[in-house]
Amino acid sequence: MPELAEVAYYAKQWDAGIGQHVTKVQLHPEARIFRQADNLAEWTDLLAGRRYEERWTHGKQMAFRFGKGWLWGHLGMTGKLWMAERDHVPEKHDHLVIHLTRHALVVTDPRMFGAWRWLSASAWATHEAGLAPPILSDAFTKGLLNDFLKRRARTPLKALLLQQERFPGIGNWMADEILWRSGLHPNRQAGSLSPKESGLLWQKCRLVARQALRVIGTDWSTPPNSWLFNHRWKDGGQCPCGTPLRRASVGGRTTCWCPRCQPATTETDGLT
DNA sequence: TACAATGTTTTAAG
DNA sequence: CCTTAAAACATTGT
Repeated sequence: MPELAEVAYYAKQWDAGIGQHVTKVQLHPEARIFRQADNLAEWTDLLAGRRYEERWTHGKQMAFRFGKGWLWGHLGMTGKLWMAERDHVPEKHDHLVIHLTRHALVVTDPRMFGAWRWLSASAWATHEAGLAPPILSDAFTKGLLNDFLKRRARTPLKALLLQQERFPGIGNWMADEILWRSGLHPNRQAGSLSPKESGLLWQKCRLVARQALRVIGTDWSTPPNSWLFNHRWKDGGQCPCGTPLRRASVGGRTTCWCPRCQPATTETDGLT
């Protein structure tokens, strides 16, 4: 479920715990979300008595600083963060509960595609150094996008936008939204874009990221009807232009587009 | 019952 | 080495 804006939203849910100290940690050592955690047995000791200091997000990644170390996480498909009362008793899918002085920080994830790790200060520094430029940063330039389009010339645009190494935080609905606003067919090959089209794509990446963070990332408001977002899941959904939306698997994911606003070309391979 | 779900990784194949 | 498709992961909801 969570993409850029949803991740930002969930990370903020723990803000009320900032400044409080850890009193107890509960987790299921066998839960799949800890499969990348090589130091799980030490978590209780590592966290004990530490103060929750600050939150951090980058694309779909999130991290929370306790003292000098960081709890790093990814929500996968069904992960959620929420704040419970201090004595919260974990329910079936509450795989990690960090009890604080007055509240409890809870990670819930039924499908367990998410991942959680503990990073020491030095591991954190290494991790941060390897991150891709955020879409809304000055470092996310048109040149960077153009290079990527060229290097992945035969990849469908839909699959391209889902690659986190260049588009951190873009997920299924944001990719569809960006392509729809760019007037680009999701099955267009990355290398086929004119300079004008790639400039438009760059601009819409930024626009959708900015608007999503503002609308969903703050309080999970419903986006305006002018977004594709509100129409794309409905069977028989219509583009605001009045054309019935199409749905098909592109780049391995369910993709929604408007055949009129996002016209097929020779390299969209029969997908109209 | 069968299939799909806003994600990532691994495997296999071209 | 690069690209791509498919499978796998685990659970819930339609």
